[in-house]
Amino acid sequence: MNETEIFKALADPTRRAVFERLVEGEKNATQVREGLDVSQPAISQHLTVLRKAGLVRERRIGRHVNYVVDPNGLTPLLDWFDRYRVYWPARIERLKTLLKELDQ
Amino acid sequence: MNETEIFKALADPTRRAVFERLVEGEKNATQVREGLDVSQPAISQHLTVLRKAGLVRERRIGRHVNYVVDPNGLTPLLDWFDRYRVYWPARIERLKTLLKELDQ
DNA sequence: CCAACAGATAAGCATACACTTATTTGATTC
DNA sequence: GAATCAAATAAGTGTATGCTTATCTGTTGG
Repeated sequence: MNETEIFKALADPTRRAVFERLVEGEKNATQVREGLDVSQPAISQHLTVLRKAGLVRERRIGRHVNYVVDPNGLTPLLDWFDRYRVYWPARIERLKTLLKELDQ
Repeated sequence: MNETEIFKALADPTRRAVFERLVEGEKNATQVREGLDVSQPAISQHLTVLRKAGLVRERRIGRHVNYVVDPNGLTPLLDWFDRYRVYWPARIERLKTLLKELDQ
């Protein structure tokens, strides 16, 4: 839940890939594994790290365990970015565009 | 310059503290070190990692080397966040407020 | 020039980490 | 209730990482 934990969780490419696959939508561990060249335990371990960092949640459905992205998981990082937003003025225009889209 | 390098650079608490101190303003290695309980080489090594990740730049002035935050250093991470912005709808309101302030 | 000083590099060490194979757990379904 | 299947855990291994002390490099002021 703290910044360090989240940064660390996202710092590993394989684990970030796992997270990105979950962004596509709810998946069980087997589905997450598809296309990734790592063992089943490795996926399980990565999911545990992501869960402890607050980035994903598990949803138990019978014998299956589905994983979903936690909408608030990235919040601490976004807060951190906000603190240093003075250093990304170039982003402002893009955000304006984004917000215009969202207003429609 | 790639996401993994930047995430890794920011994942270490001490190194992130170094970065945050530079956000306060341009500093040389000795000034960065103040208040942090690590050796001079450790600071030097952290600065190298941050520099290779594109987060800070060095400015040589005679015998002194000053370090400054690179304004574009965080861009790859912000791009990454944008890709998953659907997962932080709660942020939109805050950003709107920010943009209003900036418009004035 | 050379003494002094800032900072980088070298070398070594202990721990963390990502991964593997083997095994266990836990929940259906037949 | 035994077989089956998904996922977790155990145990072990090689590498990466963050740190230290010691040494080197390079610039400047006396």
